[in-house]
Amino acid sequence: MKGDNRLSRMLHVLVHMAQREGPVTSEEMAQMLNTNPVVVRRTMAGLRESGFVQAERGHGGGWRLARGLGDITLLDVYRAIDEPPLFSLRIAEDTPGCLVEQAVNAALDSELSAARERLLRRFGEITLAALAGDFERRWRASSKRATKA
Amino acid sequence: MKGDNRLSRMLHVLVHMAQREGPVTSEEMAQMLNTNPVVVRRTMAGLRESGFVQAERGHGGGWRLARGLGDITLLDVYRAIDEPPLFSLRIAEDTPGCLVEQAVNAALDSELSAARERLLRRFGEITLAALAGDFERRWRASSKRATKA
DNA sequence: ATGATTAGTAACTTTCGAAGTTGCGTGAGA
DNA sequence: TCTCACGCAACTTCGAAAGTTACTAATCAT
Repeated sequence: MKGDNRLSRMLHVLVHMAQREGPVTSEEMAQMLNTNPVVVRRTMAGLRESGFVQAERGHGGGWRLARGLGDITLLDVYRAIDEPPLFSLRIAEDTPGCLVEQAVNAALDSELSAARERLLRRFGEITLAALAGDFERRWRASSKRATKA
Repeated sequence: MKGDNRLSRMLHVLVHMAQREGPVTSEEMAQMLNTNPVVVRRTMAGLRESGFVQAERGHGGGWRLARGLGDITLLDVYRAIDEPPLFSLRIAEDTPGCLVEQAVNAALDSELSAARERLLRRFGEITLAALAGDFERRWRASSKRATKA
């Protein structure tokens, strides 16, 4: 499976938005994500509809956070981008009447559902403020190294 | 992401194999999985190389279990099919030098790794015998209904 | 032997969703 | 009114699993 970058990318730009004074344009975000502004707007649309960011058009426009980083969790972002599938593993329904298949699928479904639930609970406990805090630790560490040299 | 049926399908055919006397051909498995014998052989190849099944060619040939269902766990099967990615979520590496990206990715990676570890540990605790047991419960339940009627 | 059967495998096509791209419309400020 | 920036539809590209075709290599029945 090829994978889905959207959650990772949205978290990235949201933390960047908090580091800046004014609004951030899709063009700037596209550079951060090494992609195209349309891709950014498409994915950000969900965050806008969920009220985590606001967009303004025209001169001086762009995107702003509508809530503090401490008020947004990874779970919020995951939901805002429409809860894409978490797992690559898919449960086959090749022979729906087969009781063996049903038994196998029940077991897999039970484990995957439990794993999903645990993971999303953790996502709900992690705010973007925590990510920003980690970023600042990394930043201080790297500027210390730079100052020494 | 489109998903990956291989684990689910392999579990399905392995439990079927234990329900039968002689070997099972790829053609028969393909019918169980509603697919093509080549797809079956391709995926079963990993199980053969890992020693969970044996294949014989020619008349009366086909596939046999090389170990009891109680000796094979979901984790064994997952490993035998080459440990495909568990998650659809991918961690973006769009701007490798960016400390914000690094902080986001570290958090995601940590959660996904923990979730993977927990899930695989559970897989290691579930034998195919347990799946077969559940199948038999379902079978008895359905034949009881059939007898009543 | 020889013919039928079944696995092994390479090479190619199909499928499906995320990502990327193009083009045009809309609103807002200089 | 010109430019900037988002909104959005429609199309193309990309990647991996699944599916298909075609052939080879064993093995057994006759």
